[in-house]
Amino acid sequence: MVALDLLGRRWTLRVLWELRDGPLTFRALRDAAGQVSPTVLNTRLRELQEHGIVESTDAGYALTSDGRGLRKALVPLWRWSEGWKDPQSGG
Amino acid sequence: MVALDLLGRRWTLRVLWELRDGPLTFRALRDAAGQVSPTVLNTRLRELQEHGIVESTDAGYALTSDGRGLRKALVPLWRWSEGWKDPQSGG
DNA sequence: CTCCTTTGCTACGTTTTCCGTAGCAAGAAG
DNA sequence: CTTCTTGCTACGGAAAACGTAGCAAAGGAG
Repeated sequence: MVALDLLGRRWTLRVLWELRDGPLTFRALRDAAGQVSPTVLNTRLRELQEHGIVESTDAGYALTSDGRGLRKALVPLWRWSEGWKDPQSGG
Repeated sequence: MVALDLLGRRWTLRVLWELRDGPLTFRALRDAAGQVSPTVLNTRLRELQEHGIVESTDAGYALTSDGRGLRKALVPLWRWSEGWKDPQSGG
């Protein structure tokens, strides 16, 4: 379950989420994620690159083919997240 | 994406993974996850309970019906993890 | 009752990770 | 040269996680 360890780091899931529709630049990614510091974003991006999930392209950071496989595996999770009613969110 | 924030905490994904086949006691969960300290495990378990994803039963900690929905959404991710060849794992 | 074992959970001090702001190098436009 | 954007790193403080030790409760044996 090494992948779980990798994905279970702050912002990793979020970065993948932001990259779901196509490449984003470092700055755009930071802006999209909202709260992440450049230090951590850079660390995550490096990890994800080392693990062959994202790559740096001309258009910014993008998912590799492995990354797109992961993306596909994450779609149900994202759908669940969107439809999920968090009992803690004041509802 | 509050769910992503919740799941993007150390050991959360792993705990869910260990609970996939049925309830586990605190001790069993700790043993299954391997490296998690009781402090963190307890914190995660509390968070997960507050968010209605796991519950404490007679047989130990178990997924709620919401939790089982999440479990279903995580299956593709777990399948991906198992089939994934990590370029960093010395291959 | 005591002794032994398992279980659930908390305390506390040490490391890791994360955050927030500031800063630098490089490229484009004028 | 200046101004603007982009990619990334540095550093100090805060939060999270770790590792080990410890305590209360429950069950079995005598």
